[in-house]
Amino acid sequence: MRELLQAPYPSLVIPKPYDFAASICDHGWPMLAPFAWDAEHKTLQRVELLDTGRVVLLRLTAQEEGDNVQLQVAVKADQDLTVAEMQELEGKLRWMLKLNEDLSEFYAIAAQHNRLSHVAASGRGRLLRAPTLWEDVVKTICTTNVSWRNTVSMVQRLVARLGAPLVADPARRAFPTPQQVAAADPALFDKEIRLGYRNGYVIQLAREIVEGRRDLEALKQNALPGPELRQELRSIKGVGDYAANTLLVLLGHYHELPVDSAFRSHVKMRHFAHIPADAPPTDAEMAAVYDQWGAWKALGYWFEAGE
DNA sequence: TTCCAGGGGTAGA
DNA sequence: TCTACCCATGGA
Repeated sequence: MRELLQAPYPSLVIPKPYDFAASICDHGWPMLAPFAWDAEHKTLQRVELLDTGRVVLLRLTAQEEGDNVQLQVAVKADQDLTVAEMQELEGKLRWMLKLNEDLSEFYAIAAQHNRLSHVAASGRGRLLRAPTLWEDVVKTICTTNVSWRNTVSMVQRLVARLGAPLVADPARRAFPTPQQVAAADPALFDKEIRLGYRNGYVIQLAREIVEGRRDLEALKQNALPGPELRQELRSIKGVGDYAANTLLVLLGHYHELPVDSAFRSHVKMRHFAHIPADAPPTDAEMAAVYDQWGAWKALGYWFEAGE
C-alpha cells in the first residue's frame, strides 16, 4: 500500500473565502461511513471505490495562508493511480465539497443578518455530500424517524456488510453500490444490517437503478428545475417531504425547508416562544419565518439553528 | 412499558 | 389535500 501525496490538485479551484473544517462539520455527514472526521488534525477521511474497481483511502486537509486555501489530498492506494483515476477523484472531490457552487447571493443576505454575517465572512455553506446521489439518498432515508445515533449505526452496518474493502485494511470499506445492495440476500438486511422498515426502501431503490428503471446520477446534472427535481426525488419510496427537501439542499437547491422534529423544535423556541403550548404554530407558519431568505431558506435556517 | 428520534406509505374521506 | 393508522429500530 503506497501513500501518494497529490498536493494539491492544480485544477481544483478553491473558492474564496473558504473554511474547510467548518464546511465539512456544518452538518452530520462526516460522521457517516465511509466518511470519518479527525477533529484533532482537521482531516476528512473516506474510503472510495473507483470506476476501475480499485478501492482507495482519501485523506483531505486544508493548508491556509491568509484567505488563500489549498486542499491537500493524500491518496492511499496499492499502486500509482492512472490519469483517468486521478480525473475521477478530482471530479468527485469537487462535487463532495460543492466547490463549484456560487453562494454569493446567500452571502449577500447573510451579511445583512448581524448574527449570521460570520457565515458569509468565513465562506461557509458548502455542506458535505457523497460522490453519488445514490449514497446521499440511502443515508437520508436512514435519517428518517430515528435518532441520529441510530442513523450512524445503520449506515455503519450497511457499509461494513456490503461495501468493497480496502486491500491494506479490509475492515475499512467503501459505500456499497446499488449493484452490491441489489445482489445481497434480503435476509442479511433483516438479520444484520437492520435498517428496520427502511430495508425495503433501500433494496427497492437499488433494484430500480440496477435494472435501469431509475437514473439517480442524471439528477446531478442540474437539468431539471427545482419543482420537477423535487417531484422526481419524492417518487422514490421512502423519500417524503423532509427527505426530498434535504436532498434538494445537498443538490444545491435551498428554496425548500427540510421540516423535521429538529426544525420544529428550533423554530418554536426561537420564533414562537410566546405562543401557548396548546396552540402550536403550523408548519406553514414556521416556514414563513424564512421567507426573507428567498431561494436560500434552507441555508438561512440551517445556520440560524447552528449558532 | 412507553415514548420518541433529523418521517413516510397507505387507505379513506 | 387532510387525517388516522401502521411501520422496525434502539435509547431514554
